Amino acid sequence: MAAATIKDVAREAKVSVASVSRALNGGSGVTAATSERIRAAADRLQYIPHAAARMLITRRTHTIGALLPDLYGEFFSELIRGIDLAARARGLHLLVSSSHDGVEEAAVAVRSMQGRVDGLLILSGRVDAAFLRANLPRELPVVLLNSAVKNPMYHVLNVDNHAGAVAMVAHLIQAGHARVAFIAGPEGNFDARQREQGYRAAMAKHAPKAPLNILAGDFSEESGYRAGRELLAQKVRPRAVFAANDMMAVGCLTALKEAGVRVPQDIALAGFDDIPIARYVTPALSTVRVRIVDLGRVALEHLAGLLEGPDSSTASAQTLGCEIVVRESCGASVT
Amino acid sequence: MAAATIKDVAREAKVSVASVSRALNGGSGVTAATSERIRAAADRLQYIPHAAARMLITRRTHTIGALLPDLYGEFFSELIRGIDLAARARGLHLLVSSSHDGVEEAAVAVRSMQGRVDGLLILSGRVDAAFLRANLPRELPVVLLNSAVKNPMYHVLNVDNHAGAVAMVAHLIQAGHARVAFIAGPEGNFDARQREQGYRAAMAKHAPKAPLNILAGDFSEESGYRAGRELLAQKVRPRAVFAANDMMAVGCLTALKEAGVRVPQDIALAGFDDIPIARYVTPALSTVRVRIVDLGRVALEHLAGLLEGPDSSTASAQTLGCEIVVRESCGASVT
DNA sequence: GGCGCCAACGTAAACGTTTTCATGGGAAGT
DNA sequence: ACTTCCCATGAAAACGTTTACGTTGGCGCC
Repeated sequence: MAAATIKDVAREAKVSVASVSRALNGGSGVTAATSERIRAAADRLQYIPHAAARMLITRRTHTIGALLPDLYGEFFSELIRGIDLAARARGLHLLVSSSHDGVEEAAVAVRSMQGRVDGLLILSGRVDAAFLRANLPRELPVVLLNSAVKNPMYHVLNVDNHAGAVAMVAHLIQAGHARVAFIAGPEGNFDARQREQGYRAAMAKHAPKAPLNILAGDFSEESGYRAGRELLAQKVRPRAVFAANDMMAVGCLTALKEAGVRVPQDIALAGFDDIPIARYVTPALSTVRVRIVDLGRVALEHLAGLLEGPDSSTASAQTLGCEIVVRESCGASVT
Repeated sequence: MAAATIKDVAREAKVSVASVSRALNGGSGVTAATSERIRAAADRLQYIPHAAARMLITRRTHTIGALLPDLYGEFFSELIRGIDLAARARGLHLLVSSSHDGVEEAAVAVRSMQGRVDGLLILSGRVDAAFLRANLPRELPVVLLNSAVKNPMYHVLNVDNHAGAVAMVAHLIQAGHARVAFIAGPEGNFDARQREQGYRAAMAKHAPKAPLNILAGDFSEESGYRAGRELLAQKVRPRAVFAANDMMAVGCLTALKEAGVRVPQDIALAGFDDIPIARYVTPALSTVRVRIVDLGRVALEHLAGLLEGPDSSTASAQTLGCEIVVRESCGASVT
């Protein structure tokens, strides 16, 4: 016994298939009485409309695709959680394609999603306007996350890295550590660049006389460790270190500890991201938190808005705030 | 200019739609020359077959669904990564529905996936055979992960919690700590129960004279802390503690440290899962690692096997090994 | 009472594929 | 040279919906 089709329901309820469709979808154009009869019949047969048939005629899949790079634990799961919850609330399905690092990989992924999704959520450092033009039909709604794309044709949702970095650096300075050093992220990375600019801006504003002190890093723990060693070798050591992400802060912390430098008494330390580990290192790491669940949720809601009325007036760029979380490593909380 | 259809390609290549279909799919039943001409035409028009139309006639979606509970960071991302990579390797898409905790929620999720997927991957403590019978068509291939379902009708893939626990307890005992205590997981949890049984088995085998010492816990850090305090209050303290997961081990570690008990010199400690934090606490936590990426990969491959030949002889139950990773907290490695 | 209108309902086309079946033509076998 | 067979190809049905359009009947209005 194969799955029941709309014809079976029609026969069972003694109406035409058109009426069944109307009763189950719009509800208009059909008497309350017959509608009830149809519903009953559908229940009895455990009728579930064939998704593909509906997609074919409707040209709506009720599915959105998420294209994600190779992401680390917490961030990935929180992001998906946010997207998924918001999608479910809207009756949308979620087609995931993760762990893309190469551009070419991403290209085949989006192409293979063609026709299976109504819209796309893309988080990827490598994707730019040219890529989108080349690989996507112009009419497919897309929302870019954490993207450097400036073109107002494309909708982007960014974390306010700049403001977060400014807030943290300002906090460090106000805690009395004017000489703040910065451990930068990887060259091409958009987040990393914004955080660095935030550092520069905050220094210029709150400690204009203090020297800028920027060390190279690539977001890895090891690069943080190296930066820590470098920094210890400097003639005049900084009073505080702000790392562009938590992993580097952890690496740097290791270097400082090894050298017998006390954190935060000798050098204060702060990171960015608030990964779970931040809470567990000693001393607990001060950092900047971005509510990743919200990032996913807002992104999906933005996209859903585009689906309903592409011509609508939804702003093409949006920014998501972040908050600094003060723990022990920055030497401000008196515990 | 709407997307090109198979008819457009047919016209462009001056053949019938049937030939286009044959050339692009099987390749058989069509001359190499015409096939080439068709391919060229398809390329020129940037033809991408309409997925829904194909699903409708083929009754294959080339998509598998993943139903997941509210999972914590690392585990979730690794699992998805494994599933996703294996799926992509097979040309399958991945429809994700996560963060389900209630049974009812899960039920509507699987129902809404009806017809959109060729098979289902389910990880959930709450799902049992009755649920599956009630909510899924009998012919839909399903693979259960970490499930207590024993019914050979359903395919399940479990982590070998038992063996992992046995190995770790044996290791602790052989390191000279015969009196090993165990912090248990939540009551109904399948993994937790298996780990406890592993503890019991290993104790019975390697330290039959030592007393069993089992403390309550619920996988949370706080419950680990409470268990640690409890354990310190015991008249004769254990020489080692094996927690059913890492979070509890971390909580317990905090309790021990607070009491001035040295780890591992006074009491050795071990956990289960190898979450990232395990590496970063002091002393670094010995634990049992399960290769979660493999879990996802193997599960998907199993499911893919079912799709190809449901009648095939693939075993209905499978088990994935795990390995103990020795760090400082168990006092065995001489660093 | 006839006329027109509207609501409820049915009929059939359309969506874009795959696949079965029919048809043709050319090569091979006698 | 005629038959036989096979292989490439085309025509058309089928998949399960939605929806534009037609048809019916009842009701109000003149």
